[in-house]
Amino acid sequence: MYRTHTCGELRIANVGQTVTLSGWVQRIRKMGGMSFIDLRDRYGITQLVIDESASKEINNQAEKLGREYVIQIEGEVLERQSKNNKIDTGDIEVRISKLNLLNASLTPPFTIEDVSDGGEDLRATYRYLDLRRNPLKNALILRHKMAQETRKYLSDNGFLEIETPYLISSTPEGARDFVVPSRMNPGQFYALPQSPQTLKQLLMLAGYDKYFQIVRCFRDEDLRADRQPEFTQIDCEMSFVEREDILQIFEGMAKHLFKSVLGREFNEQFPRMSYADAMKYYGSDKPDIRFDMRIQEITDLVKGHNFVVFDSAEYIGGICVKGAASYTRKQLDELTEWVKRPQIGAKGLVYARVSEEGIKSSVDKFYTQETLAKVAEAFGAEAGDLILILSGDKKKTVVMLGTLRIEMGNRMGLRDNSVYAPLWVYDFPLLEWDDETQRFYAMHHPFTSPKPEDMDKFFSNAKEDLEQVSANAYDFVINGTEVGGGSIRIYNADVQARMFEVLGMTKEEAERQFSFIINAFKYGAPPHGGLAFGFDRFCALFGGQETIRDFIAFPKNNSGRDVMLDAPGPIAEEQMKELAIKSTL
RNA sequence: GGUGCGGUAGUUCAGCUGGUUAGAAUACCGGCCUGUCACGCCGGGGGUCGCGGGUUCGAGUCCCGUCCGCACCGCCA
Repeated sequence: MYRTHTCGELRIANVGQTVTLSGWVQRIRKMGGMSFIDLRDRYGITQLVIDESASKEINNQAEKLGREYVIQIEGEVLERQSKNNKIDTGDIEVRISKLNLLNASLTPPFTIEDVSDGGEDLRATYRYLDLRRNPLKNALILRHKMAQETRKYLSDNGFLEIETPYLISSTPEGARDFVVPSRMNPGQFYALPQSPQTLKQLLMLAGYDKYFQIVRCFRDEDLRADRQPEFTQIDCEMSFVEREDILQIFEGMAKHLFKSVLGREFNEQFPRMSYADAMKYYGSDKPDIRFDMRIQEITDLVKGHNFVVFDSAEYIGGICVKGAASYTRKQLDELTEWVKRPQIGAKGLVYARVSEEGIKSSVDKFYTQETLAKVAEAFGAEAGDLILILSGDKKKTVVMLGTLRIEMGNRMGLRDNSVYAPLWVYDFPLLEWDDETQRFYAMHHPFTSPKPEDMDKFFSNAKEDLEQVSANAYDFVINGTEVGGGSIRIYNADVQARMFEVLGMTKEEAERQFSFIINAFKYGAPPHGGLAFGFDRFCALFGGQETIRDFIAFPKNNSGRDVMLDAPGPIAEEQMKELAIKSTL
């Protein structure tokens, strides 16, 4: 038997017992006549002691130990002379009577401590060592709890967990597909699912009216801190439901997770906001509503006062930063440079400091105190506030203001990771026009239903009508992060065919790529809808982190590489031949 | 595809306007230490300054190219 207890288990009540422990050597402290060894496993750290009573053999063996050696020991549990209240096992220690070296270890390339000295790249290369550290261990434990509680809630609510295939067919809409060559069908390829979207809809058609799956999805697009090429979704779908039914059941799921995993209660209904309001007031379709600082349009107030920048602008708007009037000229200049970076793309920044004495702005020569006072009033600004104004093309400027708002929220310390502000956003446009390709794209995906009241417009051929069609879609947002999204689906074959037509597909193209679902809809498809949560993001958010990497055991780096496996890599000429792929070497 | 920041000891970093033998901390190795728990004290080893080219009497430092990492924009229905 390798162990009678784990390294996180022993307490004062165990004093006097003889126990066997196995684990990794975290650290050795030699004090001359005696030594302490911190023995670590997944459950914690137990201090081992070697004192004057130890045999020569044990002393000799202990002499050879190093960091990360794997050992098994037997010994008596003792009450410590000097206790350590920082760890759960801090009241006791184990005096070694037998020591068995199970395996030696090289010196690790970085320290395996809560705060490691290793950089990201190095730790990624030795991911199996990094995973020994508490922060990563706790992240994976959190993820496990999230998955368990998700299954519990959905299962208790009548959902069936059903698996769908990973080897499916490629479709041109949406993200780039990862493809897998088929040996038995030379020259042909499977695609890995970007999501099990159509498959879960077919499960609805088959009568499995409440489905879920915690499922891997694949998208061959560039990575971000919160985007991996393979990621996990809590994928859900229900039949005979309207939007409200879905919001209710999944708001319930989010509340269950908040409570069971974080111990937080949300008694009120989550706030809801239309896409139009989200863009207007927050410059984003995923507003962070932990803080207010809403965008205010002031076009009518300031246009026509001979300030050419504003007079030539379609839109003028800004945000009011509470208590930031103390910003120095230097800070404002720096902020101006910040908004002018290509990532934001603003031409400049107008500011106004509000004080008891009046308003001091960067455009004082164009505006009277009276006008400026009206502007301040529009923002609800008080003495001590700072107003930041951008102008230009309406659509772009609002988004820039949204980015500036988030930045100011960060700078003013308003984005506290221990605060959670959930939000539903709905009534998205169904379609987006792309000038470059001169066609519409589905904003969500091509299976999203138009809102019933917009069905006439959807069948209209006028571009203006189509632009105005609302989607019966909704996103779930927490703290400015899109955590989930879904929609009521199209379940009528004619409407689905019309969607493919609007997206510029010929009947033949639609038939070739989507015949399975168009045909299926002819066999009694129930009304249905659903949503999917980004599981990795959900976990990261609960763990108070921006990056999802730490919540995935073996993630990819910024370039989509697994630096531990050194994947992707070339394959052997033999394999290429089998797959009928011509070598590029 | 683009923008920004970075690449110097095992590791994390410092290294100014170019100038002797490239430093610190930590890790590692050796010695001392009987209550440590970030133990302490003494000593030691450890460098292709990412790579290639250029400017110069002289390059870690300046210039060009390139590779790699991180963040972001594009992209992600």
